Amino acid sequence: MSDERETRAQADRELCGLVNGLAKQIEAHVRVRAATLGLTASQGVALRELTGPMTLRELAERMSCEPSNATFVADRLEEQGYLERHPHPGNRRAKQLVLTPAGAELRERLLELLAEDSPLAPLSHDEQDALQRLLVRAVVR
Amino acid sequence: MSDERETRAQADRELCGLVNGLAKQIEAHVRVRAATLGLTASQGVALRELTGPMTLRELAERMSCEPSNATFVADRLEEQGYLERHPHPGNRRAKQLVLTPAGAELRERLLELLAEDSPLAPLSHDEQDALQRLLVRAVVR
DNA sequence: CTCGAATGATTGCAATTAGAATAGTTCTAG
DNA sequence: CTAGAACTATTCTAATTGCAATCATTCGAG
Repeated sequence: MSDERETRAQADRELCGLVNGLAKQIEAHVRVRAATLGLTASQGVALRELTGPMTLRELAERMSCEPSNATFVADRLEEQGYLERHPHPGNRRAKQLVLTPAGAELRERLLELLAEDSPLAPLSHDEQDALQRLLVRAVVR
Repeated sequence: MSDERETRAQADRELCGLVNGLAKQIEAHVRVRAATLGLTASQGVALRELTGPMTLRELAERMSCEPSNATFVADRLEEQGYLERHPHPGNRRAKQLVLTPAGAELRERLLELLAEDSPLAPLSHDEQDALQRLLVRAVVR
């Protein structure tokens, strides 16, 4: 009985390690692809997540990082001419991050690179769907 | 057809975000629990992974970080008296990291804390097993 | 209204992390 | 043997990241 609980706790820890390992693997994958475009890993993630105009806080949430970090990354992308901060319609506190034409084009190229040899490729489509469902259930509270 | 591929690529990106999000969530969970014991998040992860005597490289791999970082974390744990570097029997290059009695006791307390409200708790045991299998298949190359 | 709490972004700072270079050790081809 | 490649740990440095504080704006109770 107590063995059962102990085994369960051990499995939980292993699972944590696996999730962390896969996350690092994905980050490394992004890092090398982004580097070929002159971007850092974080910039790559930001570009990947910028599916459309969004607020800085929204970007931070999608990147799972602090807003201050998103500010830093947005600064860099802005310096490089890939991103602009527009005033947000309807909320003067917020700013709307929007890709420039150059940024949009760069994003397309990055997405093509990221699609090659994805760390998730070893999984079949069905398995990826199953993983997606499990993660959604785990992440959403 | 091309739509199908596009949808697939999009799902892949979403999946990357989910994995990253869950990893950050787990790290945050470790961070708060470790903090109550006077440890940083990395120290917590290190302690969690130190299931027994192991080499520094092995610890780095289990933590999914660079060896230089593992050195840094081991230094801290050693300063605090939780860890010792022993000469590795049979390989003079390597060092065997081994927990002191205080370290072993601290590890037990940490594991108890980590078992409470695990970010993976929303998943049933069966779901956790399924997740484990999927992650193993994805991580192992 | 209006005042205090909450929100969005930014800044400064401290801590963590990765990456390259280095030193010592082990392995292996010849 | 032995010279060179590979491996283990460490150090140093630069870059990334999180956290607390701040400013401007918005929301909400009374």
